[in-house]
Amino acid sequence: MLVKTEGPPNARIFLVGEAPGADENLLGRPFVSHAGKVLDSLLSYAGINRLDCLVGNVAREQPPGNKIEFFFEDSKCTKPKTLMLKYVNMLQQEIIQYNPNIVVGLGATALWALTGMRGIQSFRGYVQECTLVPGKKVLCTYHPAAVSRDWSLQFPAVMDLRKALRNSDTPDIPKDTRALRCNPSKREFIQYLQWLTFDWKDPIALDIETKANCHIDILGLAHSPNNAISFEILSGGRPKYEPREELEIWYWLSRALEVRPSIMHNGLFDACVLWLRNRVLTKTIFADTLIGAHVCWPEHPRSLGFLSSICLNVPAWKHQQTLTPTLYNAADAANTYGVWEVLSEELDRQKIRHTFDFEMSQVFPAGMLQLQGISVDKESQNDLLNSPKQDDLGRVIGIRPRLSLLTNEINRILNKNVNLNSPKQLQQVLYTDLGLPEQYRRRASINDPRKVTADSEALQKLSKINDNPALTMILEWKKLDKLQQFVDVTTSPEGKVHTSYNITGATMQREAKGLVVDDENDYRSFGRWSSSKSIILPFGSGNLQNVPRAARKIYRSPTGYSFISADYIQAEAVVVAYIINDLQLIRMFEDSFGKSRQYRKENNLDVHRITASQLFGIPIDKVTPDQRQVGKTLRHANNYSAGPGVLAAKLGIGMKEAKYLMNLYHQRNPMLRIWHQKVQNELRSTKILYNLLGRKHQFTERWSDELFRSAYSYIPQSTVGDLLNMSLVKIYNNYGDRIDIALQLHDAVYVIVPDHLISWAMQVMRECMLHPLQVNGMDFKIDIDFSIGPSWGEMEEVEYTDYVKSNLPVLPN
DNA sequence: GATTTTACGTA
DNA sequence: CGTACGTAAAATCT
Repeated sequence: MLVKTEGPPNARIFLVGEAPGADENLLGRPFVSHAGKVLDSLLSYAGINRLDCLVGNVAREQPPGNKIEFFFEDSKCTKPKTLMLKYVNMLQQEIIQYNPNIVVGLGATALWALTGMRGIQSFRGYVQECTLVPGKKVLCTYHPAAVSRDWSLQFPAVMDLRKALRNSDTPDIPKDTRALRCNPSKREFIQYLQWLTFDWKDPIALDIETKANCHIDILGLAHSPNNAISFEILSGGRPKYEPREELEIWYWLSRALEVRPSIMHNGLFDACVLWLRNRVLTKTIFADTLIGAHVCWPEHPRSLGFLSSICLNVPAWKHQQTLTPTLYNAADAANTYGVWEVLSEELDRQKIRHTFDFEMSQVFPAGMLQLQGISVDKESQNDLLNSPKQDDLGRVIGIRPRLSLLTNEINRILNKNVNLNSPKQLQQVLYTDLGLPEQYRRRASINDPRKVTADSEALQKLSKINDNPALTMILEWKKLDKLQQFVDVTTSPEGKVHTSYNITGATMQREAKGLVVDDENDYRSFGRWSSSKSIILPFGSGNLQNVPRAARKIYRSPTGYSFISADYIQAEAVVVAYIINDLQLIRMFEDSFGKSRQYRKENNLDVHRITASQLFGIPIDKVTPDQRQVGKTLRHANNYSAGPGVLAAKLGIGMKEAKYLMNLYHQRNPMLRIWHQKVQNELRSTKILYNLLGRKHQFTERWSDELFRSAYSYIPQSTVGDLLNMSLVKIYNNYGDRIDIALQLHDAVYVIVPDHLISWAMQVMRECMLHPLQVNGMDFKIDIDFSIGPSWGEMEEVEYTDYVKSNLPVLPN
């Protein structure tokens, strides 16, 4: 059945979808199916009444199998068939006839029909001119069916519709009033920098483009959202100016950045490059739009293109990058300025500027950590990799010789050469050649399909039911092969490795086609830093927060210096105890605060022993090590609402026993379930939670157990993350000249200090780290433990009180 | 050649 | 039915 456009003929907004589905076909009306319901909900969030709009589709009848490709010659939908051309023509006539103020295209097909463009992700959210009916205003966004499939698209779709509503008052296409000046002469550019330095009083936006090895290619500056200038430093990868001339540019840029606060998008990168390559110090990063977006909308994409599409009324420009790089760069700078103005208001509206200021304070320490790097000891590295020495059991120690020995042995037993890194080949060996029972991966949800796996958990299980020696050898090989990746790392000419600490969490940048692009996928980011490969100094294994213990020995402090680590003790457990008001645990944490490990042990001040004693109803000093282990695993599993299957696997017991233990645990600790219920209630209205330091997170997942589990972990995890970062900033700001911060590991900070400063450093670090937290009307602090060692891998626990005798920090000469 | 899947390291 | 993160290699898609 042909589906006609419907709605008031004098409507200001014309909503255009793709093609009718089954329900539409049946009723002869557009958007009446599930996608129609989603559309209604998106419109209502945007403040639009569907009855005020014209609603229709590009294609007027349902394609077989709902496949839009039906209307095209090719699978990429670039060459329309005659039928499709007829429909596009009909749409054109309708737009002319009804003459709405704005046409809103829903989905890729509508975008193509209205503007001739491809790629809804790149061009959604921008007000542009319709090519189908020249002079007509168009804005495209995601199709409701796409939103329904991927809920994370809801936010941009609603923001786009709001923009469409704002633009529906008049048919005028907003004029782009920006003055984007490209390629000024060197003289003009320097005059501009001087003008910024002496005559301009407001912040300036800055953006750099870089070529190979992060050398600055183009420099963009803006002094308002409407005024930007872009200047080329390199041409075809070669300097355009004599060193003396270039120096003049850097000098005046430094002068400008010394007095003008700067606005940047991911300024940590720009500031690091400016300092490393050109010794230009960005003295005041006044505002960072990446950080602003992370604080305002942590769950959403935050590339500059996306933010501009949400916040501004400018045309899409990201596609200009290759052809007109300076224009692109100037637009980057101007739009950064514009986005910041919107974000700044949003920070106040949401009352979360304190979180923004806190994240901004982390920029310099994080940048310093990236540029400084950490030294690799070649001798330890070589030893670990190649040592021919043997251990007590006569096995070679070196990773490489051990690996090749194992490979030979495994191939001999299996009687074929197997690539053990290939899950496919390994499955073939295990389940076909050896005929072992298939093992399945644990599912995220009971509804997910079962999948065969050959991971280490599967191998472990198989090795218990089958005595083929190859199984344990494969396990050892896999472990060692992984370890090798962390030990066999390339270092910089200075013998260092570097990592990029990302304040805004989940990876923002990834290399593709030699360009740095923003990743528009998963955005969770609970406020903890992530660590990834530094694009500026790409040496080492990248992420330094997941280096295995066994590989840490290669990171050694210079002679006369030591590593000190300070880690929060049982940090998440402490937070949970106070939140759920577990009085017994709270008392235990208070009794053990500031006490030595020995004291804690002698007085049974141990979470897991307490759990076991509650569980088995026995006195705390009668708890056996096995019972303590049960207590530990159970607490862990329950804190994050794991299922009995996991517990059964971890403790090596049956499902029935596991269920019994879990029930018993909850009977003895009813507060946990009550708190979980409370979290669910808080989620119900807005899906917003706050951690103990006032960091806000709005969850986007649909109402499900997965959402709950994610939410239960949010408060303790992000509180501890923020706490550690707060401490790290304090250590950097107050003592950064003497204490070299080396690593950030979520709940621990590692520093390198001269040996004679060890006791002083421990004292001031402790002072920086014991920050009070509040919950349920209680004040509390999370205690810290220290370790010291000559390398990251050889740290020994030490007692604070053994090192620090006085109460006042005294700096030795 | 680009993208997705599988696996695995840390807190 | 722990969550959070990043990277490498294989498998798969186009």
